[in-house]
Amino acid sequence: MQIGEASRLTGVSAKMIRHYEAIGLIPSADRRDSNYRDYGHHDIHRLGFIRRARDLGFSIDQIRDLLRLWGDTHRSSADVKALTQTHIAELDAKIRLMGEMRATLANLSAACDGDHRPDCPIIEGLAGMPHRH
Amino acid sequence: MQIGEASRLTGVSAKMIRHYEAIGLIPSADRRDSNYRDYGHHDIHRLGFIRRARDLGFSIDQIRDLLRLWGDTHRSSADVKALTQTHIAELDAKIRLMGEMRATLANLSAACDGDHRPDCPIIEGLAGMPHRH
DNA sequence: CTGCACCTTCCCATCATGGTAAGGTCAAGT
DNA sequence: ACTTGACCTTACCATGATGGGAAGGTGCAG
Repeated sequence: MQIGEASRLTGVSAKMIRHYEAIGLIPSADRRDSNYRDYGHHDIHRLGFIRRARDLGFSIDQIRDLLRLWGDTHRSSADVKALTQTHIAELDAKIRLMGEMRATLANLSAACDGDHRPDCPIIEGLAGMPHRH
Repeated sequence: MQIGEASRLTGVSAKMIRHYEAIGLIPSADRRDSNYRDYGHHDIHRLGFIRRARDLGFSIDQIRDLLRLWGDTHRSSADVKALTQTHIAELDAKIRLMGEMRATLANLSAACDGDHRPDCPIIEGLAGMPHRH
């Protein structure tokens, strides 16, 4: 099948399929006489795997590792679990950071009347809040 | 003062100070005879404002708006509050998305023995989890 | 006068993705 | 046979926020 159908089936844009080929995440696709790329269900399966890993927030490099582990019948499940735990820890760190930002903003916002007058604790906070490095 | 000291005082890298000038977030700095940029405490104040807004996750475009509101004595605090609420909503959306990823990953991970054997629900999930959407 | 810290501009890289331009391929309709 | 339109190809540029590095100028202290 052509790249467009592969894209429709997997939810990965044609643009990204070509990109994944360029960076070696997937092997070079077969070509028809027309020079069009040609995909089979093995390729679809691999792209689906990548798509789901992306949806779960894995980076390209992590997906590269996951694909290697997927194809390695002698891997231990501990390897996969370790990679996943690392990613969970990364997510936790980001979630925590954004939660702190949110809390600070909510505090400032709650102190702001939000009316027609110019006085605003949010702007004042930004203008003079002490550093915490 | 030179850009290095401005950087030290504000926690904004010299690289980024030049960048903010290039994109018009701050006015072009005065120059000494040496062509070195020269900063005063007004500039330091503005850079500190930017730094704190960045730390709270505001985008450059949002900071541009905040700086305009900061300088506008006739603004209403409602304008500032609205911008802040928009940003809080964006943060909430990201936090929720990452929380969903985290929960899915935690479920897969909990089902994985994490031992020497190759069987792994995480890999199996990625290889065949049905699409949702 | 030399060394060193600092500054300047310019270009390139990241990460994942999209846009666009210029052109080739193919099947269906006239 | 010819046109139309959908599809494909490569190649280049853009995003946002930041860093790296090269090549060269400035200024001060030893």
